[in-house]
Amino acid sequence: MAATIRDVASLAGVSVATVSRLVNDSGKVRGETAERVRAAIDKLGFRPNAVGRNLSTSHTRSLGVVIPSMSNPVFADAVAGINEEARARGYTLMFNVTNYDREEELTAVSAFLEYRVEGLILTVTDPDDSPVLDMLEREDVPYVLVYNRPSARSRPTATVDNVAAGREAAAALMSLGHERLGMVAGRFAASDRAIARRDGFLAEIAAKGHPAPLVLEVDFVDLNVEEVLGPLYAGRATAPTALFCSNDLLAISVIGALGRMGLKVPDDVSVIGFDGIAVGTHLHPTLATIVQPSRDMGRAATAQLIDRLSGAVSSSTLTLPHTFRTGESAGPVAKPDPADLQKTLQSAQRRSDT
Amino acid sequence: MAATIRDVASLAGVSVATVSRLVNDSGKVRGETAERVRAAIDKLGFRPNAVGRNLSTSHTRSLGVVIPSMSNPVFADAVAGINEEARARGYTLMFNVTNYDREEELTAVSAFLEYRVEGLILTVTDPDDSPVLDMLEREDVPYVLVYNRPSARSRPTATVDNVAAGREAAAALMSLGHERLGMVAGRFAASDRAIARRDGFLAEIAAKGHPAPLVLEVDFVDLNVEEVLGPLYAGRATAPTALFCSNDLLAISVIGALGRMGLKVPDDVSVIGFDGIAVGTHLHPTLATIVQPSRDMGRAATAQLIDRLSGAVSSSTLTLPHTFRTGESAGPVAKPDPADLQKTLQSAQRRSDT
DNA sequence: CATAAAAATGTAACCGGTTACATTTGTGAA
DNA sequence: TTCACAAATGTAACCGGTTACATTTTTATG
Repeated sequence: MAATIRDVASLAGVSVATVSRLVNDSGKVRGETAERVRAAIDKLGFRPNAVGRNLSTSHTRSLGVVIPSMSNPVFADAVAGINEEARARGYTLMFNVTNYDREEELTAVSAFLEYRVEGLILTVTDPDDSPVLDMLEREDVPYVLVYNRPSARSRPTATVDNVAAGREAAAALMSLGHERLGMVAGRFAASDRAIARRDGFLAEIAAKGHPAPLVLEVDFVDLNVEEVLGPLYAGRATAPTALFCSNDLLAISVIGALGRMGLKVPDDVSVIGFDGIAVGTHLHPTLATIVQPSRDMGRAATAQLIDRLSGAVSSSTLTLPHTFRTGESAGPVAKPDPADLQKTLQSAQRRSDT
Repeated sequence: MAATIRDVASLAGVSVATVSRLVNDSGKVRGETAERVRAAIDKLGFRPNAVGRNLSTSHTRSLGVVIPSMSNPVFADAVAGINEEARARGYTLMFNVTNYDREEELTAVSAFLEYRVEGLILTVTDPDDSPVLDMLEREDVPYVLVYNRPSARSRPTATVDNVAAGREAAAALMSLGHERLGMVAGRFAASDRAIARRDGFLAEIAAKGHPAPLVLEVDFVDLNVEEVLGPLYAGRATAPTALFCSNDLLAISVIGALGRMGLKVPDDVSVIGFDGIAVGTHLHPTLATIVQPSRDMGRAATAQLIDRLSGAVSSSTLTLPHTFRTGESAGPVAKPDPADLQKTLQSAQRRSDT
């Protein structure tokens, strides 16, 4: 069907070796010959078959990318970075999203290994107990994690320091005068990040001697934020004046839910998120958040992986810098007139009755 | 290095053909022999090399996915759908994002063709004038577009009817009593979708005999929404009471910008978006929008492509149903007291001076 | 001009599977 | 037991490149 290197060779009246040398411009082809070969290539529309090449050279210049979800923009951003770096280095990406399902992780990676990807970039469900990572280590396939940071053993990864970032979130809120804090997180079981962020958040609050915050877990799929927040803010003057959310998407939902409950952000409650997704800066109020450099994390992970493939021994744990981005959603604490708050809530109550 | 089929064969004391037959369970292996071979496979950790298989069978069971951006969740959603369908059918995906750059489209697709993907799923910059699609047709490589719908020639695609959807957006706003409408779009040059939506929007308004709406183009990268909207709403009582945005991300920015200008959505201005991205339902106000079934579009495109690969002749243009999702961002028009509006704006003005 | 060295080119094996066809083994009937 | 036929298994060519090594051509030098 498609022209092969042998077709080109015979049309140009040269050997396959010559064609191959020209195509891979490993020099060593005389100008006149090169011309003839190029003409043949054009005429036949020859496109070298990477499958043949890969088999012959036993390397594929391809990487596997495995991420748990596409619905959170952080993963999309990381993939954008991975894509950039891979393109710049001449690597092609194979891709799979696993829906936080270990079984899917396993089948996806198995398929990639059959295709002989040279390495993998992945975010897994639980990096401390991951069949798929065990498999990669057993078979000695290079990989780099993104977002994950195993707490037990050391595994190559590009992340931010989630614990420190959690502390900063707490510090930022406390420096605005908040003392009754809360944290809203997705299911901890699904996210080592959320756990680390919580740990930092709690540690910083404890260090300042403030009361331990409420930690709420919400179901990320159903996103039942109002159900969880409703009871909490129903008339209780002891409810948190500031909430730290384990990611931006959740923070956005929380702000929305608070608004629908008749509470104003940041006047009644301050909210800060985590991730730094782009949409946060366009909202009203703009979202205060801990920004992690997702794109750079993708790039860095990919760069590290490719370096390792070419024999470099790079330090395996990259910690990229996070930053705190101020936003309108986090403001100074107001000593609220309790009656006032009560009133707001009642009117909100009425509204939701209809 | 890694065990090959010949290693397995010699360890099990059989021929490579037998191993191959077992691995591809094409029957015809006696129970006892099968046992021996399986033992050898386990012992050696044999993982069949897809590169060898692909070369031999000259098909790869892989598809290429090419999308312009990862920053818009619609593409992420479509990719999720593509991923699901491909996985279900046993296909592996190669992946590239092109940043709306034709050059990158071309290099990405060329690479995929060298890897001998069996077909491609793509969203291109301009489907009516696309070197990359021309190339695919010239080389007779099956593909399906997502989101794009060429207006000139017919090309296989899975989309919604953007013109009809644009009409519906106009109808929805007019049925709320709005007469002075506006549209905010990204650069039309980069999006055949935006053009179609605008055309429908204008057509419906003209049909109702209302004045032609203002159409504003904003730069999607810089997202200079406030610069564009500021002058428009600066004291002019003739400014639109309702805005249709060519996509949800833009609508969110517009709502944010209006809020920062001191205008209330939907009390002062109604806003409706396009896409139906998930975050829209969590905002406050929730985003009214035309929902397109992105995930299903991805699935449908992939299903169609794979069907075509196995010889089916499916109709090439799929139009999936869109729906209008009501939201708090679009409300009935208020006959505003002009003085009142004026006042709001002045205070907003003051605020932005500081 | 002869010749050695360098440069260009060609030959053929190899990468790891699949599979048509050939051969061996197993089964059942006479 | 023997034979015909079916089932299982083996042999080897092939897919499309790359590349070590062999051979031929060109270039430089005395």
